[in-house]
Amino acid sequence: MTPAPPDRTVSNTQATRNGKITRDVVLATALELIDRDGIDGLSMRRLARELGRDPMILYRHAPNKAALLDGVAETVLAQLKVDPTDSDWAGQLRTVARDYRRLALAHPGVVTLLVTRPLATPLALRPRGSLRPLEDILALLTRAGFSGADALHIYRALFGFLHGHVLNELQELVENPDETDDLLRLGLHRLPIREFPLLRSLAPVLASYDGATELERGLDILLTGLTTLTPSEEPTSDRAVRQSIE
Amino acid sequence: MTPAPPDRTVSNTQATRNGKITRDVVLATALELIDRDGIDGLSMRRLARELGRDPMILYRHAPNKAALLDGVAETVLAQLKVDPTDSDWAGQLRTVARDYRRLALAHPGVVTLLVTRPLATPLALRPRGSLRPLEDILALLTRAGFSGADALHIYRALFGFLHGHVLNELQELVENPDETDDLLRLGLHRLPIREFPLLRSLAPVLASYDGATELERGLDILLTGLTTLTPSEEPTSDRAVRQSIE
DNA sequence: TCTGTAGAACTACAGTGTAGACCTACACTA
DNA sequence: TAGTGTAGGTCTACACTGTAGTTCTACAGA
Repeated sequence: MTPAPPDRTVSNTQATRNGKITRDVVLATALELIDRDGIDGLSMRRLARELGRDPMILYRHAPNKAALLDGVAETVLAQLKVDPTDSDWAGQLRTVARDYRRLALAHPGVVTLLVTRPLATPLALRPRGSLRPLEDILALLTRAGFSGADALHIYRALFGFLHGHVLNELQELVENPDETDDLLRLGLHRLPIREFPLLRSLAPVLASYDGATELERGLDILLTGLTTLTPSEEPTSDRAVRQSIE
Repeated sequence: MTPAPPDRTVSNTQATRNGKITRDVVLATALELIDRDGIDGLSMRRLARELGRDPMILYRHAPNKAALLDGVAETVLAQLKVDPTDSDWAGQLRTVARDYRRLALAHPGVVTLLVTRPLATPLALRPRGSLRPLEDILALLTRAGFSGADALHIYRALFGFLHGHVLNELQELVENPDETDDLLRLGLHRLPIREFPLLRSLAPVLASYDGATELERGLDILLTGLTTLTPSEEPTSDRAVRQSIE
């Protein structure tokens, strides 16, 4: 917006970055931009303007825009730390889930990327940082005594659930926060009563959505379900497995 | 591609539509285009070319491109029929889930829209057809004896799971189907062994992914979890639950 | 001094969504 | 019968997009 000052000294304004433009800087700035204006707010030209550089430098750090978006998703997902040595695998999965939710809420604009980009990229071609959590969770579950197949299955179940959950939670946006009446606040009064009686009647329930406990309830179902329906867990070999790997 | 023949008689070629351009025709053609070329293959100009008309007619049936995409998502989602009178609520949810999966696989390009568009549109402003399944499922569960809050909770859990599942399943694309070796076929050999030993070792498991049974297993977990953790269910419908889970 | 190279910038092109004016044919009213 | 509104369709134009191709610049090593 503001024209870049023709100052040759070091300045830390956003418009004019002084140092070299590295891949990390590009991705971090892209993330900032997405957080501020949403994914549609990110164009190569806008990102370049934010960096105070010509748009074409970006192609020195990513072959195209899609790859750049993958990079952004990767930097976010790479913040998801998994401890494969945790002996309480279910507890560890819980913390991972909470972390994932936290990340999603911190970067709502990136969630679209997180759930969408993998559809366009086969697993093996995905950025390494995006595969790290997968490998680590496999390690965690293998040490806990699960077979590889079961570990993979649990991973899929967990992240399927997580994707579903954050998508659910992020669409619980209140349209008109000032209004006191739940029906009006959610704009549900626009729906014809005869066609949507139940939905309209649930205005107060919709208004009191609580993502955190919703997540926990879902995890309760998932984890108990997994332990009862996945028989191959061997509690006794827990220690032996850990020793043999370490 | 082929120039439109200056024929004034009725012709049913795709390039030159004869009749009036209705909203339904627009959305149906958009869906065809997405199915053929993916979402990125759909632009207002391409869609108009497909219809043999000027791009600007489209704005007579949708205020902008986003609304048009919402319309496409709506036409797909509206195919999801729910029978609220079914006394076996869990069984009905199962069929809905299977139908949803079938739709997603039939229109993979639309899945992005299905999971993504709601993030940009508050519930009350969504196209009516998209809200129909929600209302009907609420009706189904209310008749089964659930409170409104629990019904909503179950709906959320189900569709959260479904979104997660189809996203999972659609990314299980085989990169190089000709190759006989699973490792090569999935391209996993590109991953460094030291960093991703477990993931690489799971090539055969990854290759034998079966979405249908994965869905059923997930539904097993979800439905049993819901019935045991949601206390307000009436004991009479207990039998139905047990049956549907078998 | 010459040359190679890495970083950055400029130009250009085909394509995008869409505002605004216009044109045409028909329905209906005066 | 003339007049008017209106729905369907078109044309032009604008600001913007991603990116291929080329060129400029500064510095490292020979």
